[in-house]
Amino acid sequence: MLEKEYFAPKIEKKWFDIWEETKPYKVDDNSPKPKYFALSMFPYPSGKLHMGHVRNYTITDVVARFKKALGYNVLHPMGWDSFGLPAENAAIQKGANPKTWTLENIEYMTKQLKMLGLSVDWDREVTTCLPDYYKWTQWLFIQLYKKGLAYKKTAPVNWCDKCATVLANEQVIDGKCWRCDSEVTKKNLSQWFFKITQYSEELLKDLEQLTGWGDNVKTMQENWIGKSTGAILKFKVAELDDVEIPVYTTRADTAYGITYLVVAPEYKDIEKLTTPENLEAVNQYRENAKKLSEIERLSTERVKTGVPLGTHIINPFTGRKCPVWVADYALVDYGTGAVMAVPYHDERDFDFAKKYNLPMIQVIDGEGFEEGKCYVEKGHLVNSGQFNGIDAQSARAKITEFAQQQGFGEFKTQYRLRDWLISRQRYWGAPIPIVYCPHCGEVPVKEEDLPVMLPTDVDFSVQGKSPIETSATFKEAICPICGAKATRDTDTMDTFVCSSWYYLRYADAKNDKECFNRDLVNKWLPVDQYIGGIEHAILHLLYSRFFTKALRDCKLLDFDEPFANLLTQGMVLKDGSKMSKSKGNTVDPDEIYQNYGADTARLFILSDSPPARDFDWTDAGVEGCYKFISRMYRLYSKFQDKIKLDYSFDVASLSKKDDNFVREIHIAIKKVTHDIENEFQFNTVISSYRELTNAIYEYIKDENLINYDVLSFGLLTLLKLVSPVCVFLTEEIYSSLGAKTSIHDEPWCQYDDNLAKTSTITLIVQVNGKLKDKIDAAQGLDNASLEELAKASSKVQEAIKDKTIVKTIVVPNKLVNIVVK
RNA sequence: GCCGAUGUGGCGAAAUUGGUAGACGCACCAGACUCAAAAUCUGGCGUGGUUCACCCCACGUGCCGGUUCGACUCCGGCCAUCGGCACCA
Repeated sequence: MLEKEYFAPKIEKKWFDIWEETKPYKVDDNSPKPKYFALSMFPYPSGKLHMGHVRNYTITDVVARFKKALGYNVLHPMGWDSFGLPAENAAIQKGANPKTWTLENIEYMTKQLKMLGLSVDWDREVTTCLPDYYKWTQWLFIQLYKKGLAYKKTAPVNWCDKCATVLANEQVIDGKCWRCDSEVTKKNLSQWFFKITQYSEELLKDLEQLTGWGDNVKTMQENWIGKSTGAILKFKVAELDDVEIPVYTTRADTAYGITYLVVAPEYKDIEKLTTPENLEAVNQYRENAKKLSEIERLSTERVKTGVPLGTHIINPFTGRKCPVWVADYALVDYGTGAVMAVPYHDERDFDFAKKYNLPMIQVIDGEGFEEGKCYVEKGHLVNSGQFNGIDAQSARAKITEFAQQQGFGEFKTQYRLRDWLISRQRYWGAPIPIVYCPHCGEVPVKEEDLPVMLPTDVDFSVQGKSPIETSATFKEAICPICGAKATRDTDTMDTFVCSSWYYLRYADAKNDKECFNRDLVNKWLPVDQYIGGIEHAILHLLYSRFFTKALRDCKLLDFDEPFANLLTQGMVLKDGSKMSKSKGNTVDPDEIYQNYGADTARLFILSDSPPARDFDWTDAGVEGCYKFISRMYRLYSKFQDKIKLDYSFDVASLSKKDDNFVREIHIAIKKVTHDIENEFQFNTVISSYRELTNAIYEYIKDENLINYDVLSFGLLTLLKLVSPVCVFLTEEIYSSLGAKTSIHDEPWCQYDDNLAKTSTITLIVQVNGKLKDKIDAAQGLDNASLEELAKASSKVQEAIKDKTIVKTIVVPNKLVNIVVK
């Protein structure tokens, strides 16, 4: 029996318990239905859900339920991105054990997620910090190692002092640490990298295939990969026979205008290139450069500085002798670390040359050129020997070809993307499964010996080194090759390694023999719909794409891209500004559950904005949604004895009123179905819920005129349409009406396009494109009749009197426009 | 500087293909019910003009221009906001 008024927490608790018991969302791998993989970006177990989680998982859940009702075999899993620094910081600050802290958070948040009513198959839960998962993270590391895609090298790497660890390039935002926002410095360290740059071109090119991704994300990845095409030009050093300086340039057309060369302070041959009389100044300059933070060094505002090395190169095009300088505006890790300088046609070189009084040669002339000013616009070549007069754009290839023939140049494609640094000097991560043997060097752990377990005898309070190093036994190892005493690597992997493959594990989450079964992964993947925040546009999404391609090349799976469709949801705001703990304007999901119920939260968070846009959470909005839910509930409560689950009626013999009502029901089904399928426009879906509810209230106004079969059709249709959003409410109502099955197992409503159309149309009548009248007319009238109808309108006659009709435009079933002069 | 997204009432927004701009809601206003309030129900709600009122007229989708019988929608040029990249040679 339905009560008179709706009381959410009691009803939701009831169904929570039932679903806990019956596990209605368990997925069958062998179902003959077509598969659909709906995936949310898995959460970090920080302690409590926030509204961003609620929005993310509600969207995915509605998609999953909708697809299930359409007849798909839906995989909708959930897991925990549970390695990472916060657990370790909690250990340091509160003396907690990172594992206990993390698992307690997971337990609490799991309950919160279940209370939200998600249709998740919890038997496939993955938790990245548990050995049954990180064993396979380590195994995958070894596969990449064997493929040559994991390697160790010494390089200047990004270092965050506060987090006491190195960072990947992607984790440095404007020179600051992505996690703690403190300034990043460079350190020369030996670290593990994944060779993501081997896939630069494929990662860029395959963005085209990703038609289900937004342009914003694709552009961000494109910018990050940063492809540019140009040339390598090699310069002989006048004073030295054994050194040559290659430079990378996109402006080979300006080669005749080179007046000096710049190398980065970390340039490999810089010592050879420095003459004794310049040594002291150069060394001092290099020392200073080292001390600068990344932010200072990369600032474009900064005045450029440099010192000459004393040596010179010969420009092979002109024979001109040009000095070599060291300057920190040259970057050691892009191109060759050396730059050719053409002050007349490059603003940076121009500033530098002016400051140090270096010569300039004009080699491009064009519209707007001014003597003594840097010129970077289009033009043709001058002072360039045989190339004079050629358009600068086409001269790039011609000059490079010439250099190639002469043996001092070649075409070169350059990417901004760097290899992914994955070592972390932290405890709470998957240990890198490598040992160092005095005889055999670096050797991967034998696969049958995995996982390399995290030690528990560690001291988290140590400074200046990883807590793992304080373990008494962790470092001790035996060489897998020769059996000698060896040392274990004490670094752990970046948490982004764990999250780069978790979606694959969902296909076969409990497999303890393999990382995942190849057939199962090929069956379920790629993910049909991936949903999460824009903050992962580069980091996680690029790494996952790389992993998929790398694992494909390791013959572990047979597809190229992991996520066919991507929806990046907007932020959740509170009264117009970003929710944050520091502002104290957060909304606690638990409180909403208790006061209004999860259905209200789900309904509201989908209602006001389309998913990709920011959503403004307001107390009045929640209140409004609760009222709407109560309004629906009252309808069913009022008619619960009259609703027929097996209603039937003949469309042909309905009264006009019933006929109109039936049409509105079909329109609602059509609109809801269409709006979910089209970009998941849940805000308009919910508008349709309200319109249908309003239509039902209108229909029941005169109780003597109710056809209860037709009313049942309306109420049961509304119930099913709302069921993906308000999962508890609809289940409660459906079961109270005597249904033996779950509303969530019922198929989606079907609409009849003919019944969704009106028998009459509203003819729009315009004069010179301006609305003059609206006339009710029959469907399907011919153009002449429509024109006649329009001209009969008194409003039209008023508007066209004393004027000449130039022509008349008729759009069948829609509009007549009379053009007059 | 380069690239991408967005711009519609007081607010969130809607508008398959160019064809009634503002659906649906929030807020607000009025009425019904009530001793009263809450809840609920009914109606109104872009701007300006005109009118006792109904009607009616003009204007209105960031700005300027174009195409068209007709433009929120298409084209060209700007402006603003948000986001990404950037001494990347």
